[in-house]
Amino acid sequence: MTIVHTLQTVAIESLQALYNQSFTEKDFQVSQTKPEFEGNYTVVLFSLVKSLKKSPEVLGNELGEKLIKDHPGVFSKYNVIKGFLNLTITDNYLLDLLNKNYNDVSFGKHAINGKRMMVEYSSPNTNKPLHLGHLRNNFLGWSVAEILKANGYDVIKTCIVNDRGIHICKSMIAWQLFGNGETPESTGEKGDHLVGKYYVRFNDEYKKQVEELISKGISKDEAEKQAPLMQAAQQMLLDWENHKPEVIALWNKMNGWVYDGFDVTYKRIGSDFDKTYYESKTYLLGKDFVQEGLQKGILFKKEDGSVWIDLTDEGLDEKLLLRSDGTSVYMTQDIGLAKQKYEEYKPGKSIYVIGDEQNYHMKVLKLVCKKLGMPFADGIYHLSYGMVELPTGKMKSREGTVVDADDMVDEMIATAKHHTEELGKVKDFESHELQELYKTLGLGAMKFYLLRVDPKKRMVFNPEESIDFHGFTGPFVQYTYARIQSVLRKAGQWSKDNRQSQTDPELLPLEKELILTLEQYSQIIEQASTELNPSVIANYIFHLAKTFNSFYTEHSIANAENEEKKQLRLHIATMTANVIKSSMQLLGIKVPERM
RNA sequence: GGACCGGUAGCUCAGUUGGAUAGAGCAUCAGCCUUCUAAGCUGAGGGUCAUUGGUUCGAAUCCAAUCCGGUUCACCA
Repeated sequence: MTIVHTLQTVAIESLQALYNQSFTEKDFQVSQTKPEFEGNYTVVLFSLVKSLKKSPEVLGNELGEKLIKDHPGVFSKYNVIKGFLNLTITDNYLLDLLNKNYNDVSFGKHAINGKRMMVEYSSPNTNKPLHLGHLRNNFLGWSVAEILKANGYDVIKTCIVNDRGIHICKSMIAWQLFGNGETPESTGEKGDHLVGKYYVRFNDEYKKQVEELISKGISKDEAEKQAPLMQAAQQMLLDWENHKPEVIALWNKMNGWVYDGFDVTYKRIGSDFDKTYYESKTYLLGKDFVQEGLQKGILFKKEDGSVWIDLTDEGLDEKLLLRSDGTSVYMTQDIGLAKQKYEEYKPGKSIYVIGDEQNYHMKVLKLVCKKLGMPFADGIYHLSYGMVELPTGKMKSREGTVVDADDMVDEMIATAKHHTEELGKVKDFESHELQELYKTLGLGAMKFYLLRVDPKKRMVFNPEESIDFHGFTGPFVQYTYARIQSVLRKAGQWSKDNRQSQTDPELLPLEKELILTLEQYSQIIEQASTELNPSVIANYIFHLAKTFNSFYTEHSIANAENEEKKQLRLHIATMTANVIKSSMQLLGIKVPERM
C-alpha cells in the first residue's frame, strides 16, 4: 500500500475513533507538503471542519496526536498550520521500503486484473509515407498500451490500415501515367516514399488541369469534377470494387511497396501490433445491422433510398449510414469494424487513438452504437490528440509540405551522433555499440518530446528546438541512468564489504526526498492509466532524475561518510536506476548503460 | 451560426481534480570540474493565470458572459 493510501485509511480510522463519524477518502485531501513547511504529507482539514464543528487547530492537533500514537512506525512528527496538518514520515518506514524494493525491477507495477483492453492506433493510409503526426499517434498508442499492461490489463494492440479508396487510386493513376515503370528496386527509394511521390504528383497535375478548364470558362466546381485525372481515379475505384484483375494487380503491387516501407519505419521506431485489420476486408461490414436497425425503427429511410439515424434529441444532426445507391459510408464501416473487434476479443474497453479532428465523428459513432443497442458501445473511448503543427503552419500531405517520419528519425539520430562526438566521451566504444547508442538517444529524444505534452493539446513542433538535449528531455533522463550505472559498476569493483549495519543511519533531506519520490511510482502508473496520459509518466521521470542529480552532486556514494551510508546510497541509486528504466519503458524509450 | 477543445513567464509546457507565497525546461545573467560521467549542479531576474462578474473560509482550477485561436458540422475517408 502506498503512503498516501495508508494515510487516508489511517486517518479515516482515527476520525471514526475520535469523533464517531465515518468519512471516505473523498471527504478530505491528502497532498505532498510544500517545501517551505516541515513535513512530507499534508491532510487538508477545511472540509472536515464543518461536519465536526471543531476549529482546524483543535482538529489538527487531535488527529495528529492520534496518528503518531497509533502508528509510530509510519509518522514521527506533525505540525498544524492554519487548516493543514503536516506529517513527517519516519526514516525507518522509508528504509524498510528501500530494503524491500530496491532490486525489484517490477516495483510499482500492478497485479494482473483479468480485464482486457484494446488499443487501436497508427491507422495509416497506404497512399503516402508516415509523417510527424503519425509519430505522435504511434508513440501515444504504444505508450498507453504499455501503461495499461503495467496496471494489470491484458492489452491487444490493433491497427486498421486504410488500404482502399479514392486516395489510393490517385497514387495509382499518377504512377501509371508518369511513373515509367519505376519501382523501389529500380530507384532505391523506400516503397512508401515512392508511392507518396506519385500522390503529390497527382495533385500537382490535377491542379493544372483544373486551372486550364477554368481558364476555358468552366466553373470551379465543374472543373474539379471534369478534370480527366479525377475521372480516371474515380473509374479506377469502380474497377477496383468490381475486382478488375489489372487494377487489383496494380493495387496489390503498390500496396506491397508501401507495406515494405512501413515495416522498416515501424521496426525502427519500435511500433508493433497484435492484430492488423485491412479496410479492404472490413469495409463491407456493418450493412447487416442497418437492416436490423430499420426493422426496429431506430433508423429510417428517405425517399431516395438512403438510410439515416436521427440524433437531434442529443443535440446533434441526422447522420447518413447508407447512400441511396446502397453503399456504406465511413461511419457504417466503423460500426461494423467495432462489432467485429468486440466479437473477436471481447474487450472491456476499446481505445481509439485518433486525432481531435475526428472528435465529432467518434462521438457520433459511440452514440449510434448505443442507440443500436450494441453491447460494446459504452466501452468505446476516443483518445483524442491535438495536431502537430510546424512553426510555418499546418502540414499538408497533398502538397508535400510535411515533416516525413523517416527524415525526422534520421535527423534526430544524426543530432545524437553530433552531440556525442562533440562531448568526446565514447572513444572506447565499438562501432556497432555507437550506432545503437545514437539510435537510443535520437529516438529517445523524439519520443520524450512528443509524449511529455498532454495528448489533447495541439503542439508546435520546432525542428531546431526539439533536438535540444538539455533540460526536460529524454537524453537528460538517459544520462542520469548511465551515470548511475557507471557508479554502480565502479562501486562493485571497489568493495565487496557488505556487512550489515547495526543501527540504521539517519536520512539526510535529499536521501529522504529521493526515497519518497521513488515510493510514488506506483501511484503515478495508476494515474497515467486512469487518465490515459503518458505525459504523467514523463513529468514524473524528469522530476525523479532531477532529484537524483541534486543528490548526486551533494553526496558522494562511493566515498560516503561511512559504510552504512555507502550501502544506503548504493541502494537508493540502484532503485532510482530501476525505476527510471521501468518508467522509460512505459514510454517506449530505451536507456543506455553508458553514454 | 451550432457543437467541442484550448488561452498560465520572452518561447515550450506542468499545476495532484477547490488549498499554503502559481512551478519546470529553454533563452538571459552570475557561480561550480586534481575526488563516483559537467548531456550535470547551485543561484538571480522574469506573472494582471485572456477579460469581467459570480459561488465561499479559500479560485489558475467551479459557474455565467465576453474576447482571441483551433477543430468540426458532406451521399469524402
